[in-house]
Amino acid sequence: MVDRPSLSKGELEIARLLWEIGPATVRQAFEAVPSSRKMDFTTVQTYLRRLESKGYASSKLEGRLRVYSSRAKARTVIRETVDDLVLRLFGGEKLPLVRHLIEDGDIGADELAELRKLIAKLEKERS
Amino acid sequence: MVDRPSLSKGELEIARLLWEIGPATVRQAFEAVPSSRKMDFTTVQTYLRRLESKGYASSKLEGRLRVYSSRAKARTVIRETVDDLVLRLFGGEKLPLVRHLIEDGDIGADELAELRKLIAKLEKERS
DNA sequence: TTGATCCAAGTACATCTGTACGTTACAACG
DNA sequence: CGTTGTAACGTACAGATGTACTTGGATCAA
Repeated sequence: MVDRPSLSKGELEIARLLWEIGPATVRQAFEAVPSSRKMDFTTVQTYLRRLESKGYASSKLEGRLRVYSSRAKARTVIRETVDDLVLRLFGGEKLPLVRHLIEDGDIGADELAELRKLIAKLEKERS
Repeated sequence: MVDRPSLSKGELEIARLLWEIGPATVRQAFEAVPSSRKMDFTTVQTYLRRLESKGYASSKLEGRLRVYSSRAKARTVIRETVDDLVLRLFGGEKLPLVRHLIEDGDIGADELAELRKLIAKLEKERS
């Protein structure tokens, strides 16, 4: 369990892109940024550099292009990030967050049904 | 809907205390900080000041004590904070976060049961 | 071959964050 | 009244963050 500095909000966005699209050049990452987000090319570049310096990504030159790959598993980073939030916002209790999400988070009917099934499955597995 | 600068992680912790214990002096807030957290008295004071300057709290002097009160509803701040996280970490999809929480978040059996009931209730309400 | 493009890398910089120290001033104690 | 503990308040300050411009080299189209 390497101990890395945690990611800032902006860095998180770019980290997510790397998980989604896999190894990518700055341009590819930049193009994967939702256009609504309007983030400068060089800003993406900076985030990628910072991801690397924090140990969340690695890069290598391929020809004259630098290709960045994620080094940290999405699941791990998500867990760390969510745990931190839960700690600060709910004193460590996860349930209130789940409750918030399904009560105030416009979860649709089909998603609710999906959750119902997921819970049933988990409960079965555990008994 | 006032538009306030968002809260930093540390500020969030203190904002939560204000919701929990209600209006409080710096000392009261300080004493409500979990001892495991080990945060200096004046650090708490700074956070309270910043909460006020960002519009999340108000304060008034009572005698020579300054009493801070939350100005923003917990639910609102939680929604904003969680929405922001969901946006950055899951591209705006809430369900994956819920899934993460119940699959990877050591939710206990009784909590699962509680969720099951909550979902049932919501599904009933909606039909 | 020359100008337009594209990229990596370096640099910039205001603001925010985390964390706290120092100073001043009152209030209660003796 | 002087001493001492507590408060408020101003100030500090390094490092993180968000966001980007600039420079210099490589490449491609004409």
